[in-house]
Amino acid sequence: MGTDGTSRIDPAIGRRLRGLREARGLSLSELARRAGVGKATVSGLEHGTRNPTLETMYAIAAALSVPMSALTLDPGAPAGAASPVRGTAVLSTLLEVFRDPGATYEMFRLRILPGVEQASPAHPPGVTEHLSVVGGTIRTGPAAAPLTAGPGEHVSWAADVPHVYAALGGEEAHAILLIRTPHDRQGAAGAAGSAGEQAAQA
Amino acid sequence: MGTDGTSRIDPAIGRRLRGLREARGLSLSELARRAGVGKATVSGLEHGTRNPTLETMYAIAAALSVPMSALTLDPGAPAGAASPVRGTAVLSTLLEVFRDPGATYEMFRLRILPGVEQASPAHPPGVTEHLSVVGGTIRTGPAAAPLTAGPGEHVSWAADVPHVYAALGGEEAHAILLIRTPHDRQGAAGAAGSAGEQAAQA
DNA sequence: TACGACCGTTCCGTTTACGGAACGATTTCA
DNA sequence: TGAAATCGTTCCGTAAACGGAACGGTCGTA
Repeated sequence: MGTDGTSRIDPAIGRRLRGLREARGLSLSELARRAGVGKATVSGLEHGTRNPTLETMYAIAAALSVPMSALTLDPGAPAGAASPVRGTAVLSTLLEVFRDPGATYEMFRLRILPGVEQASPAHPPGVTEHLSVVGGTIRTGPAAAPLTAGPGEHVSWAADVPHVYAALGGEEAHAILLIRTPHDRQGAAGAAGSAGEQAAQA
Repeated sequence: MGTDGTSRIDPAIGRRLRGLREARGLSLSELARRAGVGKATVSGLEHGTRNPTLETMYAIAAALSVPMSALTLDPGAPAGAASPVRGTAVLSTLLEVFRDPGATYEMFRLRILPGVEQASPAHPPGVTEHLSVVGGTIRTGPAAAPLTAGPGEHVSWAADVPHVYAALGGEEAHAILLIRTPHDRQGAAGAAGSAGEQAAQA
């Protein structure tokens, strides 16, 4: 964008928009009218030749009665397509980071794919993990002594040893994970998963 | 801003962005640097005086390691349930309590029964709630301006005003709720962080 | 075959989001 | 105590997203 001059927005957004529009039997003109935006805007967007503002996206998403994330293709929407198997068993999304004088908390949403065991190396001493199962069955905890938990159950452990995550029963499992990192040392800030979404750490 | 000259982007986006940035201990300059955008852009965005492009939003969300929906927080869809009924709609289970020099964290599992609206009074200033939906559809947040979120979505708000929880769509909903109560370091209000007990009923 | 209604695309002037630079205010350190 | 670094805000020229208008193409209908 800034320097290269060849910025082009993800063409998948345009394809998805066109799909949603046609699924509703709307013409481009009609969608533009309902959304209160110009036809040129919708056309350019569907062709991926525009970099829309948030306001434009809101207007169009509202006219289509979909959440904006249906257009932006955030992670999270299975929506078929795209092979879900990516070589890592745990797809995590960072929800929040809380930084306090005493500790940093990171709150993740985990999607654990079945049939694979995801190992995680030891964190620094003092780090604890707190996992609450919300769907499926998860075997997790220290690699030496993992525990099995089902929906509604909660597992905590000291994460200064290698630990594992695995979904049992052939089903994908879901969980909320809270990682607490005390600040007794010079804390590395939110260095976790700087690559963006769907980092497979934890 | 098509016809009316008074379009202004939702200021909640700016507040949320600032919150996420500060939670990571990042300066505005540092975030701008990491995201590859101008400081003026981040500043204007946090103040709600700009209508960012999708590209800008992607860059900033990536720099914060959050999905874009963590910043955009779709304004909710129409309410599903008819007229809500009051009652003890929320069954909460306390999973963990973390006490730190800076704040106390309480992690709950919520089961929200359908068709009723559970109101919660204001917590002391500084308390924030962070709710991650794991099943069903939940309408929650400040009573004055609640949001609707579905599975995988995440909502945060300042809990120093009355707030509500309701399950939409006639289904029971599930969520993980994290309540953060900062410890009073200024001594302004004498009641140092002992808000734990009343928070226990969300 | 002419005609009006609508389609999606392209052109164009206006508006505005963009990054860089300059600014004053703090903080850090010699 | 001054110089340097960094903070967040503001100013400004440029690039581009915007809506409206004009365009050619396609479809019913007279």
